[in-house]
Amino acid sequence: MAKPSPSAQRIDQLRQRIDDANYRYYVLDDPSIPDAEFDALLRELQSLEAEHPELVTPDSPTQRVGIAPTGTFAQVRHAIPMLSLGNAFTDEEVADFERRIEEKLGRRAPKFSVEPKLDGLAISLRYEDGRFVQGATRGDGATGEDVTANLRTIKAIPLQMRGKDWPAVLEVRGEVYMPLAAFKAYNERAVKDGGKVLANPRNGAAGSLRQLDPRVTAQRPLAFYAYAVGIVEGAELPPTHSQTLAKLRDWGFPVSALNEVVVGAEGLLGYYSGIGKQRESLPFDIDGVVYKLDDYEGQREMGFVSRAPRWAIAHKFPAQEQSTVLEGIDIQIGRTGAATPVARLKPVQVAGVVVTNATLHNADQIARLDVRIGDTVIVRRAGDVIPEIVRVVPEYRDPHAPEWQMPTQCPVCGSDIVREEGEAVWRCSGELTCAAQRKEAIRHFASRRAMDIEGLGERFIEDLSDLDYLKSVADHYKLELDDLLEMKRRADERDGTTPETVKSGKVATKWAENLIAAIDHSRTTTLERFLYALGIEHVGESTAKALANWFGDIALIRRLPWPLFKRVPDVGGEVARAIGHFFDQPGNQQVIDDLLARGVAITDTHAPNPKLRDGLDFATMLVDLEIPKITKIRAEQLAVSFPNVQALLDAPQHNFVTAGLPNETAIALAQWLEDEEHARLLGRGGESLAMLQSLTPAAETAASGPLDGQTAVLTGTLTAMSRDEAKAKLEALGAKVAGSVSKKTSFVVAGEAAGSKLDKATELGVEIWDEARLLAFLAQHGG
DNA sequence: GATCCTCGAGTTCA
DNA sequence: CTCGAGGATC
Repeated sequence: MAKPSPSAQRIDQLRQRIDDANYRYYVLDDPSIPDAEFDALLRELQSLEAEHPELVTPDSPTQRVGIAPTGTFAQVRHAIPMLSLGNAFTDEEVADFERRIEEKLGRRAPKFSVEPKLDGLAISLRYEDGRFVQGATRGDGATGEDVTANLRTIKAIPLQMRGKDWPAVLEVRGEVYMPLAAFKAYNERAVKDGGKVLANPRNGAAGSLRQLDPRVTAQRPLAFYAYAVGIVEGAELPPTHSQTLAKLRDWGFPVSALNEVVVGAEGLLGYYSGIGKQRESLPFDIDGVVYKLDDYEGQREMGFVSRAPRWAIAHKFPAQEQSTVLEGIDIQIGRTGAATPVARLKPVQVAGVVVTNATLHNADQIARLDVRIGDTVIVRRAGDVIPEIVRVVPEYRDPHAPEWQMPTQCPVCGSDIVREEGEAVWRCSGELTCAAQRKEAIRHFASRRAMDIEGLGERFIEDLSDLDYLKSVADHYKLELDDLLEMKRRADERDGTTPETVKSGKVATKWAENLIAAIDHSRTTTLERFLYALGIEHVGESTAKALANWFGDIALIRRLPWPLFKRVPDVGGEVARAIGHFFDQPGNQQVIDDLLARGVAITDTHAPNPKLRDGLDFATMLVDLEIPKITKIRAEQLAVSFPNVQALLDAPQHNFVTAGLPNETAIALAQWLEDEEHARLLGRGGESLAMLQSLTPAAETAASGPLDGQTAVLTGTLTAMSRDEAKAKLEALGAKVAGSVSKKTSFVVAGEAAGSKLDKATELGVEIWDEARLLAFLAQHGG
């Protein structure tokens, strides 16, 4: 045998140095040389091997990427099946797991080897004489696919084991995953190059391994952690799992640095919460942690149930994002007729609950996401509460799936679904002829913050409305016990259900008595609730409250011409017109008459706030009327010559010019006045104006509280009182309680589990009160 | 006309 | 909680 040539020596040396560098980088996580130097070594090796093809060996670092793409993947039987693990989601389930082991083994506080559960792909690697010979996916656990060529491209997987004391045959198992940074970088590049974007790191890893061409896999930034062994021949392993992992590490396999050995159930739960806290900052996705009884003797004794070991369990985090299938899109019709598309999903666990529906907000949102029925979608619970669709997974799209279209007819009443120019929402045009809108109106009327009819839930509303007992919201107050019982009988008959009266033998009337009592109780109410309950467009709680405070009397409000609503702060043209429009409809006036006639009593009627007079004169009213071309200046000019409604109506057009108006303005005004509607509106405006101006200015209620002029925001859960109570108490002290934090916010009261609003407050440097401080403040000021 | 703030409306599940 | 849009303000 000839002495090795200088080239052969250099080749050996290069391979050694490259392998060492890889080991330091992937296993010890302690890079020894800069990337550039590493690349230089690899290039030198490549060129030497090109000069001496006879010296190329299969385990050379240059041979990670094979050449020939294979047609399909061969099947590989796992001699020892790759098991699945049982799952635990709660502390109790973990405690049960630990207790079963204690009981069966008759030992207290056993030791566990614990590790993060990576969200990747389980694989098996076979080494013969220290050389990587075959790799396979887990498949169904018994049989997987031979993906050796692809696995060879993953630099964290050694082609040659290190050291010397390895078994003749060793099967190493672990997880192939895609680090988050690599995933992000890959996708950014893919977007730029117009390439295929990966849905998430897990899919990225799985998809990459199933590439037929290893050159493609080599471009994907995959990594690997070992966590178990399969077949071992020709050597003994240490007696515990943790020692085996240490051994694997010596042999050149990456093992997670987060692995630990803990004792007893307490140790397990402590590890779980510790990893949970780090989860966000880890460089890879994990979906939980895995607990394994550390000693092999104990493992053997525990054995298996069906296909899962009884000595190991996966403790899963509640998943925050999940993929599922969009089975359909339903249309829901709201109180205002808004047609909201709702996603019907294949049920899936997200953050601890099973989600089956998710709002899609509106048609624009669907177009933006480009979701189609049958798509695989990623679902998340926004703010950990409300499920939403984050995006679709384009890979799983049926290429023939049509784009989704908003239906043109209401699914409930068949009326056209239309969209106002420039608006995002589509609405059913059926108004109160639409059963869905009627029901929603009733539901709103009866709701807690409106008339607060306790016990009038979805079910009753449905039946009462369908069977025509409630044609308008005023009909609540003519319902009698017999009506309810009759309604129930007809509903049972219709549904074919056996009435409880038959089963029990006596007439069940308690529920009906309760409901009648609740309706009766709701008769006594406040103006603010009453206005809110009417369901006027754009009038929510706070506008209803403002209207009640400023005008004080439903008798006044219901006949006020719309421009006067603009006197109320935060009410502009749009809202004022909506209020006026509501009261202009005879049907609505009839409902109010009925309500009052049937005993609804508003207890806090009072005189209008004299401040309404401030700055209110005939000229400002003319401006508020929004007459074309009538600006503040023109209105003031007009008011000089025509100080009241009658004078204006009697005046011939040319008099407007004499009054100082430009010709065109005068024509516009005259044309406006010709419309009878306008003239009537002006007339009513004059009356109301006179009425308001005759108000006796009340002594300035020098209101005060210690929180005058301050704006508070409540967030999180308070323990001593409800949010509503806290709001009422703060308002009683003069504060305004708003819903969102801005730089105008004076202070934020943060209860338990405060979320984004607290973050925002911190960001803006807004003062933050905890509950104790709130309570102390309230106590001090007699709250 | 742009910008900031607030309100209204719609929503899920146990 | 989030989105869209109305109102106020400069």
